Amino acid sequence: MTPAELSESLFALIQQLGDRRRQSGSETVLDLTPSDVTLERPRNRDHGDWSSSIAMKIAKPLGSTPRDIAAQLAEGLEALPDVASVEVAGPGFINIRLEAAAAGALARTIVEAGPLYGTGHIYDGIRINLEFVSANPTGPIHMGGVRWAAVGDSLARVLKAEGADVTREYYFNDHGSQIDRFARSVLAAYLGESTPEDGYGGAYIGDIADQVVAKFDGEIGSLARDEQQEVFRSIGVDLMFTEIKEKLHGFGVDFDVYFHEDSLHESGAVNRAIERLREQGHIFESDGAIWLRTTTFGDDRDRVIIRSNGEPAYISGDLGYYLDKRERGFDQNLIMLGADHHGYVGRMMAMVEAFGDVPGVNLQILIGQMVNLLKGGEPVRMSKRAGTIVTLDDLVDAVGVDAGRYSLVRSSSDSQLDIDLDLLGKRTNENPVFYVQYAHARTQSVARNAVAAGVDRSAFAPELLTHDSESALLGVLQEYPRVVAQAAELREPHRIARYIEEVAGYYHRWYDNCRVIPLGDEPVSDLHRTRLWLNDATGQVLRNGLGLLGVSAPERM
RNA sequence: GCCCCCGUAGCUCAGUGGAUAGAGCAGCGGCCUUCUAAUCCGCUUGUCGUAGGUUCGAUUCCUACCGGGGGCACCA
Repeated sequence: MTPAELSESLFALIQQLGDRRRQSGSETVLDLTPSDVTLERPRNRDHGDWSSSIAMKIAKPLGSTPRDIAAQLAEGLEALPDVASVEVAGPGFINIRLEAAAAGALARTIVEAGPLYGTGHIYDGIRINLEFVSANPTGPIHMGGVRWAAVGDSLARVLKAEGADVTREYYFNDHGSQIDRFARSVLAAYLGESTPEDGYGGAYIGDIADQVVAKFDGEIGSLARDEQQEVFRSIGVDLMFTEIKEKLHGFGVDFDVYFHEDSLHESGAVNRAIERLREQGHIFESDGAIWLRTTTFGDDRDRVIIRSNGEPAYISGDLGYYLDKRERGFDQNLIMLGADHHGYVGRMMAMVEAFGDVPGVNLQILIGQMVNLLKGGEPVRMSKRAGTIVTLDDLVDAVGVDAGRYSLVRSSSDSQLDIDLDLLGKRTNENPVFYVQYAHARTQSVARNAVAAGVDRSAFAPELLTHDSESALLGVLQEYPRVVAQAAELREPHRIARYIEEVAGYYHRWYDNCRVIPLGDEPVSDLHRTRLWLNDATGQVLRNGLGLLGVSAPERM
């Protein structure tokens, strides 16, 4: 019996209570849907396999006390075939214990579902565009961007697991004055001049200059200065694109679409967007500039979209870009941004509304807090211009892809993340990823040894899984689909990480208590065979969970 | 001044209305001739920032304040 079936039964019982009350002449309004009748897995195992607090919520409309309602519902639940016992506790909690066979059946269900266990249908048929990282092509990917790479990719996997048709998208800001600064910086390095005042000063700038010279088909020295700068711009930006893509690929993150801001300006998409908004009456001119009246939609000020010198302001790219995504037919557009960009949210949502769409539905902006770098406990300020940056490579070199991704995706994006550079290299076994991976490797090791010892899955007798550590393990395995669904709806992949850590803990404890392989001369029994199912089911859940995080599930460690 | 995030054990953090608030790390003490000791078991620590409010019930929701971080351009 699944929790869904159990809560349906509970809902039906509640309806009966209401009906009985109405028949006896009382005015009873029970505004309840099946989804209101939730079951929780109690923290305290003594409280049973499942628990419901519904009696406290419906006591008032039913004109009775919570404990009385709970007692009536308990009686009905007890009559269900898979329910072993029901008790009423505290102010009116209903604690339900299932028959071992009913709970244990899950092991087989998981093994047979395989990689599909935990997937759902929340976003079946929904097209979602997920834009993340989108770091400017003026330098290597640094730690700020890497967090979104890990979290964004994992979120994409989670949304897919719930049926969404997900497009991972990277927006390259290859237009505007920052690119000019980048080009002038590389040119200066080539000419042996000092870094321009507003330019980028990192050591990588010199490397790029060398690479551009090697790549350019011709003699750069013979060109005029503005022609040289153009060469360094176009080839230099291309080099950065290539490097960024390669590094992300090495981190297990690949995008379906790399979108170039430049293309919006070239294709006229920006102008089309402005025209559209002008027709809607949201455009005005002032001080020689062209503005979008975002205050109509709650922004704190109106925004310049074409500057008085004729250059498009940054937001004009966003207008064209949003319109483009819209025309590509996405039902939901998600953008992940760092906290230093949270000021965009108001104007972006205003823009969405100006186009006639619904903010928060057609466009959702996920703000993640910054990564703090520490060195020996002291904060290190990252700056591309000063050249003090810590890159994706530095992280991977220090701890590897798995531990790196895991440590970034493990905490909520709402929290700032501290990464101590000195600790990265040394205390890697502090990373819980190894705890989880070890648990998975252990399931595989047990499965291998089981074959050698003559234990196979030829029998499945779930009623034999009666040990406390077995019902606890089964209880947590059962939660996996709900965890995935919640991670998808809340856009919080860290929940997957926390969950598989919990699974690993229950597994290790079970391993310590319950043997899959007979000890000594003991004959192979159905209990051993059934435990092998549970072992394999746990391995499957750990594998599925790690897969959603983009972390490998090793066969042995 | 306005906006966003955070404040929970010594440290790093989980916990979007439920029962006695949890985990890892750190500390102390136990288990390896038997499926992997990167495991497991035991001990120890809390004004859930403060004050009100809503609720049968608040770490969770609302308000104010305090503390930390980030943001408030015709820059991107």
